Formats: sequence, C-alpha cells, structure tokens
Amino acid sequence: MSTDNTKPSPTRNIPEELLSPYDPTATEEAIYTTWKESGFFNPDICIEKGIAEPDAPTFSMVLPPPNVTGVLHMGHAAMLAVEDILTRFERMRGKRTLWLPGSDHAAIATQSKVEKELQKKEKKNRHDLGREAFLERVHAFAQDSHDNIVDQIAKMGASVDWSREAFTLDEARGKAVNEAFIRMYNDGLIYRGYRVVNWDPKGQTTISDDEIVHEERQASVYTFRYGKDFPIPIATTRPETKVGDTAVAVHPDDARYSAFVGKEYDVTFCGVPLHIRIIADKDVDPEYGTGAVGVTPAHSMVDFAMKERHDLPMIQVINEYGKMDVGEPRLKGKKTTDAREEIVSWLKEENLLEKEEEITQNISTAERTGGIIEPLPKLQWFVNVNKEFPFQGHNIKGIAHGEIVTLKKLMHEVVENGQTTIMPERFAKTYNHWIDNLNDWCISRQIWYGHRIPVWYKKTEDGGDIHVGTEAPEGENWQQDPDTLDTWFSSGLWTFSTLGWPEETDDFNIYHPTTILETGYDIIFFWVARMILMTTYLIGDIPFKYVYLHGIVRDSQGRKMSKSLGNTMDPRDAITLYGADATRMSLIIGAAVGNDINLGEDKIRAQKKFANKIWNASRFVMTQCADFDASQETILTKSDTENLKELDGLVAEITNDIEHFRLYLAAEKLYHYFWHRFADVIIEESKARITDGTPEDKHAAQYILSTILTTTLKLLHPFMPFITEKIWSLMPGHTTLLIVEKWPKGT
RNA sequence: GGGCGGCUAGCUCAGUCAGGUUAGAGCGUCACAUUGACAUUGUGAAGGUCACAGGUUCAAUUCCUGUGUCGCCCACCA
Repeated sequence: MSTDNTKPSPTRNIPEELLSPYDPTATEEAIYTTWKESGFFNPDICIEKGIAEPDAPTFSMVLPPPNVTGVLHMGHAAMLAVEDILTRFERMRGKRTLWLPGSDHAAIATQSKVEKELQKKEKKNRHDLGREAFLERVHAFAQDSHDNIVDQIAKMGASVDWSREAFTLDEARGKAVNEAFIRMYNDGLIYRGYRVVNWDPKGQTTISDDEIVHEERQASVYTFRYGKDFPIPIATTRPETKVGDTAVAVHPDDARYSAFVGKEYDVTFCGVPLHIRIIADKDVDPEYGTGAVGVTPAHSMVDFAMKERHDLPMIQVINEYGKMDVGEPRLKGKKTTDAREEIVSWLKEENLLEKEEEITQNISTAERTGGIIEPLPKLQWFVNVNKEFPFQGHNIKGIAHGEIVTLKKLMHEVVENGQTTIMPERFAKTYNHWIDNLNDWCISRQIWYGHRIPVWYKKTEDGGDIHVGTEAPEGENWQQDPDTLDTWFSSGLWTFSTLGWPEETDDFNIYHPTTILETGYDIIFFWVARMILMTTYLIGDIPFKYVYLHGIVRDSQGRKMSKSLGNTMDPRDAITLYGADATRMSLIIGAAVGNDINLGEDKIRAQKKFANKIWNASRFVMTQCADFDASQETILTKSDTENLKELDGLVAEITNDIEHFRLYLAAEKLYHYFWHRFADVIIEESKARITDGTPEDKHAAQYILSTILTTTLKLLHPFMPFITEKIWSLMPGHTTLLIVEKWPKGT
C-alpha cells in the first residue's frame, strides 16, 4: 500500500478494515463462518436465543436437492439467491424459519456419469466390476460431488440449516421410501405389470415417459403389402418391427376396408410366418397413409393398447440390446437398423414396396444416455394414477375423509382449490394439462444406484411367491428384486422425508406443509407434480403452499448455456471475480417469477460497483457520524422529515414486494434508492451541513445519515448478506449480527 | 398436431394482470467535471411510430381480435 499520511485524515475514526476498497474475497468466508457458528441458520437456536418466539409463525422451505453429479451451475446460483432472500427476510421478521438443505443421488444420472468415466478411463463396464464394487465407485463419486456442492452453497451465502442436511439415498430417506412403497402397494396403487415400456438399450433400463426427449429426424416411410395376396397395403417407418405384427387395424367407418374386418391371413413375411387379423379400431386415422395400420403389440405403446382391446397375440421380435430376435437367419441377431435395410430390400425383391417417402419424424430418446428408445414388453413396477381408493387424510379442501379419489384427482384438487398456488399462474395450466394426459408411472429401473425395491421373490414348484416389505420374510431362498426405484420416487417425498417422516417428529408437526417450494419450471412434472402426488396420498395434505418457479439462466444473448457453445459461466468464477453479493444481485434483478434470466458479465460487474458504492457510502457515513451523540435532542428540518418519510415508504414497498415474491423489483428499488437518492442526493446535501452547519443542523444531518444507513443495510441484507453484515460489524455499538436484526417497519 | 410465452432506447430488461400529464432503469455511447466516501465517481446529453393491423374508449404500450416473428413445453399419424 502506498498511502501517504500527509493529508489531513478524515478517516481517523473508522476501522482499519474500512479503509481499502471493498474486497469480497477477503470478507465472505469469514462472515459465513461467523453465521454458521452463531447457529442462527437453525430455528431451534433462534428460539433459544430469543430471536424468534416459540409460538411465532413458521416459514419453511426445502432446498431442491442438487444432483450429486458434479458442480453447481448458474441456475443453482439463481435458485440459492432467491431462496436465501426469502429465508433471511422471514428470519429477520421473527418467524421460525427453516431452510432445509440436502442433495439428490439422481440415480440414473449419477450412475451413467460414473459408467462413462469407468469406460473412458479403465475401459470397463459396470458388470466387469460387479454390483458391490461398482456401487462403491458411485458412492465415492457422489461423496466428492456432495462436498463440492456443499462448499458452493456456502459460498453463495445460503443460510441453510446444515444440522438438518439430508440426502435422498441416506438411511432415513430409505425408511421413508420403503414406507411409501409398501403403503402404496397395500392400497393397490403400486402394481407389477407386464406391459410395453420405454426401454433404453444404451442405459439398459426402463425409463418413465417424462424421461423421454423427442428429437426430430429424417426418416423414410414405406408403403407395402405383407404379401402379394394380402388385400391391404400399410405404411411404416419401421419395417423391421413388422415381423412382430399380429393384426392390421382400420377405422370402423372406412368403407374401403370394411369387407375385410374380422378376416385372418397367413403370410410369410421376409421368411417369418405371420398370422394377421384385420380389426376395426377408432384410433386409426383413415386419412393418414393408406388408412390401415400394421399392429405390432410388442413394440409400440399404441399397438399394445389395441392388443388389449382386441385380445391380440403379442410377439416380441426385438431384444433388450436393440437386436432382432426372430428365427429367420436374414434377420436374427441383427441391429434394428440393419434389419430394416434387409426387409426393405426383401420388399423390393418381392415387388411388394409400393411407395417410399421422406418425412421428418420425432424420435424418442433417453434423456440421460441419449439412447433411442425401444418400446418393449417387460414386467415392471408401476404407480397407478387412475386407481380409485378412499382418501385417508383430512387436510384437503373439498375432499372428505374416506371419499373415493384417484391420485390424479388429488393432484388436480389441491391446485384448483387454491391450497397450493403455482407462480406464475400460467404454469398451473401446464400442470393440469400434464395430469390429464398422465399414464401410469413406471418406477422400476434396471440400474444399481438407487433405492432397492422392497420386494422379495421366491421360486416355488407352482410358480413363485412374492413378499413386499423391508426385510426378507422367514424361510429360505428369498431374493430381493434386483431393480431400483426411479430417483423421483424418493425426491417426491422430500418435503416430509427430510422432516423425519414416517416417524412422528416435532419437525414434521411444526414445519409441514412447507411454506414455499422454489424451483425451476423445467422440473414441474418430474418433481413438483410428483411431490404433490406423494404428499396428498401419504400425508393427506399439501407439500407446500406456494410454488415459485424460476427460469433458466441464459447467456447475455439469451442462449442456453452449454459446454458446446462455450458460453457457460461457473458461479465460483463469478464469486471470485465479483463477490457473492454481486453475483446474487445480478441473478435477481430482471428476473421476474417464471422468466428466464439473461446474464452477462457486465451485469455482475455493475453489481460489484454497487457493492463498492455501499461500502464507500457507509465509510463516509461512519466518518461523518463518528462524533454523533445519540443522547442529544434532534431537531429535524422539513426536508429531513421528508427524507425519513421517503425511507418509510421504501421500507413498506420493499416489504410488500418481497411478501409478493417480486424480488426483482425490490432489488432494483434498493439499488436505485441507495445509489441515486441516498448517496447522490442525501449524502451530498449533508456534507455542507456537517462541515459548516450549526451544531443542531449537523446533529440532524448525522441523525438522518445514520438512520438511513442502518435501515437500508437491513433492507439490503437478504439480497447482499455478506457486505451488509461486514459493514454492520464495523459500525460502532453493534455487537449483534445483522442476520438476526429485526426487519424495519415503516412508521 | 395441441398449448404457452416474448416482441418497449445499440444491448438486457422494468412498466406492480384496475388504460390518463414529457414511457423508465442498468449496461453501452458522447460531452463536461472532479483526485476531500467512492475514477468501481459526478453532472448532463443523444437514443424509443412501446412488432404490425383492426376494434372497444373521450383516451391504449397497457383491454379485445387477428397477423407476423422468435422461443419454449406437450404429443409414438403408423
């Protein structure tokens, strides 16, 4: 430092630390440690220390548990900022405030990540290691990610109660998962069924409908007949599946084909004998293609549904590896794409192909592995969303105890009756639409990392026994189901599994239902809907009163951040360069509920300047008020009174905005007020009064400055916790922490 | 195919889901000033037919209808 000491020093009364420009990196870690050690993140300690009354209203929220697949991105940072603002606000308002952290094992995402690494580094797959050894690897990876994530959450300043931290795959959550599964099984809401499911040949597991991503591809659609004498031509994009056809469906009113309905034909299709029945089904669109559909019950969900309606046979011709599984040597063992070519050339040879056209079609791929979904018939576990059962709870408006309901009905009801409010409102429509089109949820996965299905099988002479329970029953040879549960099954329990359920705990009684769920709109189906499903059924109550959906953080041009575009921004870098406070502010300003956030570095830099402004203004006020005597009588001028009135107005507005989740507005107003009213005008005007004014005038000016500073620091604290806490600690007479100061009230 | 959202200053967005004087902010740009809280500064300026077209109204960026455009979600017309 090259500070020369020759100048008269107006700064002699301020603490050393305030002299240099604000340096977030030097401050933040120590401040976070102070908070953590104070215990104020934990509501029990707040009550113990008199910060919150024992009977104060509660504010509770779970942290959407980040996946233990790596590090946090800007979207997480935005989420943490919003949630921490709400938490700090309510804590300062004296509520019993709980923000409960944790992480998600993210079954398939984590496993496939570890598998990829294993393949890349050691050229091994999970079977080379075996279940136990492989799981050890996954656990080590998950632990590592977890530690990183915890560190990042702290760096953002999140005031989560670490003493209650949970993990979706820990022992306590395992109990909740088993309890939920067993109850649902006993009520007939979970069943095992042989159905066509979404099979991911790459990940070698089933996945749910929601884990499918549609991708547009060019494809050929072929119009042909099974044989020369077959009366009806059909069209398909997947000729290779046609060796599994057992019917041709036409519309009941289609005059062209009505004469054939009910007839049966035997043909040999590319060497494979087929027995085809002509059926009439209203699901067939007579306008499309030839108006006739080849029905392949084993390899198409719609066709499977037709099979159920018309009692057709089902022949599986493709196996789990996406290879043909039929006797004909031309096809057997071939990949589906190769088999397709074989069949097309066979059709040409036989002169059966009538037309070939190019179309764009949507192809189903697996979200995590990118594998192309192969619909296959498999014996799997499902949650039945349409099954009727008597409602066991008491806390859902409009539904009486014992009333016959379905899971769909419960999910609809709590949003419709206003018990749970989805924000922004438009997403309630999306939510309802999703429920209306919801099919049974396939919850079993053929992967190793996750909650093992609590079901036991035993082979017997006349088939087998099944037992649903946490432990194997008495007797020999019981084998647990090798499959694990969809990761969202355990996250669906998150609002209450984290509070000790199924035990009757104080935490559960006090903090459930939670006040608000803040999460990204991209997981409204995966998670929000599943939580509502699980909670309404298992608890007979809502999981949360409000759902605050935030958008996606994009780059400054509105593009999605992605590694391939090279426009990603690591929150850790942003924090290092500009500080956590600036990073938080940049993610809040301009981010209305449900809107995507365009974030450029400029925006963060601007907020760092703001932090510096706060720092310097505070330093100035402290200097000027060093000789302020609070015991002296204050005579305010008219403009002083107006300034205080304006401050009161600000307090009221900020309070109102946060209460209504308009954080972006509150942040902008604070920014504007502090900089352009307080610093630019009020402080400027005070300068002359303090240097040249009468003692009374000087005193009044000092009173105004310190009052405004004190109040604005409180208002700013939820948004910029580190710098405000730091300044607070440097102000004379402050021995307590700003984090638990009382939120200001307008007069 | 169904549904949803955006379109306001060069860029990113506000405009508080109850229409009304010169439509706001940040960043950027330009000019000037200042080293006595802060050059991470101050003052000032330029810059907008509020996508377009109809309609309702005394009055529309704001309400209604339609069009265009960009984007998103859902959906196995084989």
